[in-house]
Amino acid sequence: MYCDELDHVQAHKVSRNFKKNQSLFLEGASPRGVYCINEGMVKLFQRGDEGKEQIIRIAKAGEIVGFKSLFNEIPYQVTAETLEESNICFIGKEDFLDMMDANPILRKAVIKELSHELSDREDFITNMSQKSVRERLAFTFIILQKIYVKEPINLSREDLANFVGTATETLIRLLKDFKEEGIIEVHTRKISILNKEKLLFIAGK
Amino acid sequence: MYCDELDHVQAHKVSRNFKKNQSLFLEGASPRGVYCINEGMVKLFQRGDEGKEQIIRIAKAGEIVGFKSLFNEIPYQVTAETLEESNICFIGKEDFLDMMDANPILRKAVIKELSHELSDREDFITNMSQKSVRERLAFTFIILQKIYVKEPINLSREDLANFVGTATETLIRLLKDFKEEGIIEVHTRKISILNKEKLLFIAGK
DNA sequence: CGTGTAATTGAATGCAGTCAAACGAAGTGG
DNA sequence: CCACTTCGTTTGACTGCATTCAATTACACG
Repeated sequence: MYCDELDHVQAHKVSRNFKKNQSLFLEGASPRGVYCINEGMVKLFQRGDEGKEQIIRIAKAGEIVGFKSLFNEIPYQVTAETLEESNICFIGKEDFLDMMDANPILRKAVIKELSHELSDREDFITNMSQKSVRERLAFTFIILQKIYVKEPINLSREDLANFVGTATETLIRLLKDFKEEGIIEVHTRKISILNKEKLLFIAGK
Repeated sequence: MYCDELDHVQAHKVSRNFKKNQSLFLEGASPRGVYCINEGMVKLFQRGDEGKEQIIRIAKAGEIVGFKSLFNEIPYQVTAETLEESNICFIGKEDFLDMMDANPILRKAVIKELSHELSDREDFITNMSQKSVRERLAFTFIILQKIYVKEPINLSREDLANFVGTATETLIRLLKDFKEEGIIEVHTRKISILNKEKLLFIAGK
């Protein structure tokens, strides 16, 4: 689902600039509305028992964040935090729900989005439980390429590790392997994918 | 979401008996409708690369299965299979979608259910990536107790392992530990929980 | 230019997976 | 009714992947 499906409700929008590493909402807080990313990138993550982040999703410009919790009456289970400077607009809960009631197109988009995300998560679970870190990293690069499209992936080693679901040290060792195998190219934080086919092969299925 | 929210559409229902280990639908097939469990229990799982099952959810009497895929235009990504003799009714895709258009209550129930499942999956992911098998088994028992309520859990060792996301042998070793610690009681396939507090403690968070 | 944070490398440990074999239960057919 | 088969369960031994801890190096930012 994309922001532009909400374009006809400009009136309700409140746009705001966020610095890097600022949070939109915190795990445990009560949902007040949805966030639409005009510019920038946002990571959504959960914290495990010892505080380690598990990144669930990375949302980019055009995407909407935080609407799942509108339909639960429960607090956010994830934290949303910008990965870079961003411009994000906010739509209040009541406004959004009213819009959904009035607008069948939006409604269908929401349902479809929820379904897609649900499928993504289920794949994620199976990957997590059955694949090696190496395989998961390959899979993660495939996902990240869809997000970063043509520009190089730009994440800290820690964020990358927290997306793959591994330790930072393990991730770094694997980056080296991939680099030596000619699959990726690394310039400090920026990672470019050189051989997508090989990644798909490693990721399996 | 529960079947009885669909009770007013008895006309559309087609009820049918299923034997144990029969499938309602297969991964890769095209969704034709939703399944409402009157009696019995159903496991939903995905197969990994080497064919190993990852159980995503276990649905019991009263619950609805298979509606997520109605809103994707993509094939099922999971297989649904009965865990015991079951009576299940089927509601065709068109009927169900029409009902949703006409009935705001049903619509809200669907959205809420999707949201809840999404939250469940996200917790699942974080558990998978950050917890030990022992912790996950404890967590799995908490979930299973909510499904089996007062009767003992009744699953094959393999299904249990595939729900926890581990090897059957590892699961068996942990069952022995839990038994020796007085947390559970085991009679062949039937497992009863003796100490829920301890399970919660082990599961963490 | 110094200081803190991120990234990297090394070494050691251990959790959990795999393989192999033995055992048990449930059913099948002679 | 018993031998036989089959499948699920259990136990043992081994291996290795990945984590953790510790130490060092690189880098970004004030």
